[in-house]
Amino acid sequence: MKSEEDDVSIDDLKHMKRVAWYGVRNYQARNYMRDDMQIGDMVLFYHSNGKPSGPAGVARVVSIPYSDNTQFDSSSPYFDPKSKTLGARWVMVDVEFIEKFPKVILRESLKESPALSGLYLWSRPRLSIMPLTKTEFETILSIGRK
DNA sequence: GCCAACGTTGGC
DNA sequence: GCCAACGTTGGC
Repeated sequence: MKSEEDDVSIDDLKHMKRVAWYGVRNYQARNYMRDDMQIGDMVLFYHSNGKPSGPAGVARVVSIPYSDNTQFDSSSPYFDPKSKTLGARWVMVDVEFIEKFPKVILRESLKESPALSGLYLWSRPRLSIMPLTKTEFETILSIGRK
């Protein structure tokens, strides 16, 4: 799951313990949250627009999907005038902090690993939420914990 | 701050 | 349903 470092960073998550993943306004990213996430699923927390950008730590899904009410708030940057209260268009899940890597993993480090050549990160660069295989997740985790 | 990639919108 | 115009993402 990608978050802009300036918006919610891994340190912010660590401090708050648990955050609602508001603001997803892309259908495919939403579908992954809505249809594929289960409570207890592990998450790589990725800093986008970071210095540098890359996986910064680990979180865990701790809620089922529910309505992201920033879509109904006309003062929010995530307001969506086309969304209706019944059958809300945009949903979110809550995630909790698990760990922070000693250093953000560099994208070039990810590229060096043959096991990570199939990451959606390469083929779908603008997708903010993407699935990982168990192997991919564990490979990245082992790089991050070095 | 630039800009390539790409998702969305809306006229037809 | 096509596709041009437009807006956004996100690495650099």
